[in-house]
Amino acid sequence: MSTELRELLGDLVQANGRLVRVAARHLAGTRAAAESPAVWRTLGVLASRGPMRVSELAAHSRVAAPTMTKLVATLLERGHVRRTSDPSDARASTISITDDGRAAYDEWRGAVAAALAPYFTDLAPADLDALRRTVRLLQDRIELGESETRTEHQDADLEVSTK
Amino acid sequence: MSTELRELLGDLVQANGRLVRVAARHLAGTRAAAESPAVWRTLGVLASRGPMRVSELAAHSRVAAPTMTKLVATLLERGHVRRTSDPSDARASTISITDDGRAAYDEWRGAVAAALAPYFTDLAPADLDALRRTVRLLQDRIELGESETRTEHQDADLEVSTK
DNA sequence: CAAGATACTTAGGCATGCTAAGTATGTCAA
DNA sequence: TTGACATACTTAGCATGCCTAAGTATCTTG
Repeated sequence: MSTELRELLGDLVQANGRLVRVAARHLAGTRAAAESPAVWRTLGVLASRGPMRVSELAAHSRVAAPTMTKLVATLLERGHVRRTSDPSDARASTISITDDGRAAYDEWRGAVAAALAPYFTDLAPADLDALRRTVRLLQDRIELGESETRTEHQDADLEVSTK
Repeated sequence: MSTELRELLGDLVQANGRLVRVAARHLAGTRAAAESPAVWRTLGVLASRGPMRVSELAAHSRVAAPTMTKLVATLLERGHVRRTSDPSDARASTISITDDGRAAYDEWRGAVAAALAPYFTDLAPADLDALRRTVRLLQDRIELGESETRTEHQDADLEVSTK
């Protein structure tokens, strides 16, 4: 493991922290700020990976299960997600994003982009390339693999048409 | 403003959120987790920019002044920073990082790097380049300029379609 | 020297996260 | 069949992190 990579990762996390704070402060007062980061992270998972159970959602979103329970409750209140009981397991339920949730998520992304864009004007093509490549890299590496969703013993989760 | 840049910024913030969560969960239980992100962000500012007042620290760290007051109180308790009264202004005081604080900060960075490193093995040289370039880019763009310690930033047009 | 500006702190409130400890429900083996 | 254990999720309770509003000192100035 190169020393440089370690340095970079430390710097990356530090820079990320600031970036998030910058966005948060710019968003203050806008509708996008009404909900909070955890909410958007959760909606993002649902938007990109489709409906899933609370436990899976927690794993993908990298929070503890009880935390996700609360987030889901909030999202339900706002009408951003829908909960469907699972016919095959009365303990569980499937959470899916609603059109409203998707719209709110898109709006948030737009607001964040608008807030940060002024800081990234005049990007050299090479910088833009690097940014693009890094974003994809992060997405690839941090994404939760299919196998590690949980104790994976779900037999072929074939589209049960719950929606 | 290219549409692609906006997309990228949205994705970047989203990816960052997950990255931070991944690191947080890996760090759970370690000494590095004893303190929290805001604390490290603050120490990072002090480590890289030197001693400064509470208000400047708040501006650099992108939080409201009262928030920084609390953070400083925490850091003082832990012995990570030192507070010196300003002879020229009895209202203000200067905060500086202690050796202890610097050591703790370095340790945290090491812990974060160690936690995330496994996700970034086998990086293609081009990916490493992109990562390096992006980290520097973020640092440059988000860094608070000497002039703008105070709150005055171009608010751009925004227009977030808040309807 | 009184009025207003500043630097910071105190108060109060909400959101995120966690662990521990439930409550149902499901599974399996005797 | 049934009792023990595993699971899926929820409830409770606690510790930050952050914010706005409202102080409290302490400058600065007309």
